[in-house]
Amino acid sequence: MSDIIIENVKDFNPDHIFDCGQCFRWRREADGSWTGIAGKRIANIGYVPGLKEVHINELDKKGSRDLKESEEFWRNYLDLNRDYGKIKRSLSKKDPLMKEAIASGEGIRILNQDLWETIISFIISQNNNIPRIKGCIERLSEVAGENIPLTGGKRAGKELEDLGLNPRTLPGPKKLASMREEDLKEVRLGYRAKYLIKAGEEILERGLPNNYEEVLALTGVGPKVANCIGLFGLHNEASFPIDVWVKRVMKELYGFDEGDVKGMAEFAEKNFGKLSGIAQQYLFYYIREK
DNA sequence: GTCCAGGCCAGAC
DNA sequence: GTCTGGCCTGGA
Repeated sequence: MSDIIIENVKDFNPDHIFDCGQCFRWRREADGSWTGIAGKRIANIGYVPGLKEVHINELDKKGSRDLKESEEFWRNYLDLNRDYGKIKRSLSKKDPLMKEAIASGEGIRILNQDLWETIISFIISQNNNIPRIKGCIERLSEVAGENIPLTGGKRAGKELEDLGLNPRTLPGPKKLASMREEDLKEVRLGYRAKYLIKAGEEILERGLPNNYEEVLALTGVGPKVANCIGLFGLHNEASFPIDVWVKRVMKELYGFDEGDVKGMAEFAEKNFGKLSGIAQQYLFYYIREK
């Protein structure tokens, strides 16, 4: 039985949401639900298509729970207040190819993730593959993060054990800035370790970035990562991250040369405009699924 | 062994 | 401004 049930939710599919490349701390359960960590919160989230219900179980809230507060958080995190039907209609209207891409990932939603966590996650993602990114992030939480207190005592603890989930936060900027590359050795970040430490230092000094230029100014952040942070951390839906998969899909669907990043960016701006980032998610999911 | 994975930096032109 | 080589790591 779930703690929270949100009714009448359309355009929602956990497989699409948690497997479209925007997050790295969620894992799929045998029953099709997903369990993951966001900040200091741990939850299991499932969807019942027939009833159009989102089921949410926040593990660390058991015993002393404030369900209303919890629901508010997850409703925002899952971007349930946005009308994706409208977005999809708008994107597919003048583009039959996009319509096909949307059909493959019709239940995608852009999560409202914490900016700092998005920054370190996508610095780690560069020149890297998803399983290893996930491993690095989990090891980073073990080495530099903190335990997430579980108010539910045994019950929550037992459930976590069953899930094989390690309830740890990611380190904040202050913590990272205080570390040396050597301290992060076990995390096996490779050359990205110094970027993370530097990002911590730069953000302590200048505060969190507010726009693309400020994100790009961080050490170890180039155009691709900056666009990911813009889209997933700053919620700027005009961002259009171009990675190897997007290059592939842009070649296959629209005939671009894989090296023509500039052309792709211009195309996205012209055709998808303020919805470029959401279009990118459908394209990414479509090509990955093929 | 080689190649590649959701790139970026530094240095050369 | 644009292009190239090198880079940590792990799995195919």
